[in-house]
Amino acid sequence: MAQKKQPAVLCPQCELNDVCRQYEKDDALRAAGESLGDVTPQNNVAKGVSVCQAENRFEYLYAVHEGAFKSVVTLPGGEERVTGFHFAGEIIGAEGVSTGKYGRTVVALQDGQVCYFPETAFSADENDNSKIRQGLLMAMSHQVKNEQWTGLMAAHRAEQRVALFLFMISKRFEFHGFSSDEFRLPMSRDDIASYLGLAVETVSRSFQKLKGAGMIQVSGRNVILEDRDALQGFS
Amino acid sequence: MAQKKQPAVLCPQCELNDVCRQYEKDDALRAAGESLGDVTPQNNVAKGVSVCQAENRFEYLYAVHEGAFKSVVTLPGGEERVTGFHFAGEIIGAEGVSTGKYGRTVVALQDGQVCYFPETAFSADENDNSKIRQGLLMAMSHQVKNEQWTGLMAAHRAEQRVALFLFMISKRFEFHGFSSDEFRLPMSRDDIASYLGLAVETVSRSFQKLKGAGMIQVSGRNVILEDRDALQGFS
DNA sequence: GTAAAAAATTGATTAAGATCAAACGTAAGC
DNA sequence: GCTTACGTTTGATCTTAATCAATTTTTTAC
Repeated sequence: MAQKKQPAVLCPQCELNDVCRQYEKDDALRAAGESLGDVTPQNNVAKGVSVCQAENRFEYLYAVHEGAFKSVVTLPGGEERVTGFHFAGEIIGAEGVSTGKYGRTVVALQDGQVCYFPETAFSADENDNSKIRQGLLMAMSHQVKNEQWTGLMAAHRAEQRVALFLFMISKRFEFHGFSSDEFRLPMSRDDIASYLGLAVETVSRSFQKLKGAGMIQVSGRNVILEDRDALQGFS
Repeated sequence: MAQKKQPAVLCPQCELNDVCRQYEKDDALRAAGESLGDVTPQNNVAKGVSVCQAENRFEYLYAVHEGAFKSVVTLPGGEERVTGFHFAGEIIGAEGVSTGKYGRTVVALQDGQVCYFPETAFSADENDNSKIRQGLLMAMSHQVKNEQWTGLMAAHRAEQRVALFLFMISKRFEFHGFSSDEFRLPMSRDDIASYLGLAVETVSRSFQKLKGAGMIQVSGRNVILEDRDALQGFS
């Protein structure tokens, strides 16, 4: 069966738009770009394939054009934990700019597409790439905000975490111009459980409780937010 | 009694060093700087005073020169939650660059000092501030990494969270050149509990268990890490 | 389209952490 | 220096979520 496609971000809405569009349109910047390496738009990544590996040398910053991705880290004890999600219009590998290596392994949840931005584009060289850096700053700041959401997931009660999770997803979809009150979750219950630090069974039961309370409709991965404000107030 | 001072970051070690030092030394950049507004170094902030308020318009990005700060968010339900800490050499307000407003209220845990970087320094104007932006990119990327740490705090077990918390603190102190295996925690048990999503009593008990296991020594806020690797492996 | 595999839900029991309550230690104020 | 207030630790009970186990649903493969 055909994999249902996740929404793709329109290039004009992408925070890194300037970098890509200028590259394609502006010959001067394109020339400068050549010396920086390529900014390659829209490369396919098949479901389950990783974009980058934790601890590997940072070579590219990525932007999600289409699809959904998860960040995974392997803890010293061997346990794997999902630490975040990346949707269309968001960046992957931001921590690498300062550390020089990827901090997370990032895996495609469905077939998708990512754009590449070479490390040289934001290293301390003498080229003036202020346009590029401006776009990167925006994307980076946005990423900080997303990571801050994640921090809130350490809420006390399980239902609160799940409610907050759905609210966050909704807000992020909305920001990038996708449906914010009715969507299909790209990740498994296992991924959600790992991300929230809960058992799968607890996640499942929390979904049912939120459903029972009339806040959401759920059928497998399909979710409709009946009352997003209530969801937020509850979390 | 005199408040025990938190270590101050030496300006040459600050990721925003270029911005400040160039400002002070390089006349050309200084001239450019004037048109951007001031980069004001080392302003005092008294214990309990807030650097910025959530939802307020983003005017300055801050860098911690000395002291320790906590980020606080008020949830819709009214509950206050600590979402992060900021130590010497780290930035405050990174999310504001993209959102235009502060996402967290940031409060001084002790008397400290912060440096100001005006919003105009990284807005999309025609001035070439690539040096400034380079420094900001680094600091921002670093902030992403710190926020990613926070995300991991949704660990399953309470002792793991506390162990991971201490490990994180240690790593961050080490990065900025401070003592990494023996330090005084600048935040209360309440703050830690809120940050980790645990009850104060559970935090206290976790400390005692880690002590009993020989991983740490604790006396109030004074902590010695006996075996940091074990702490990491455990978390 | 059907079979097999994986994912998700539901139920019963156990364990972990929250809550309630009180005592102790440290730090601030007089 | 003494008193008071706040922060921290310790104890007992109760609630919540993890675990163990089985079933149902959805997805994948042939």
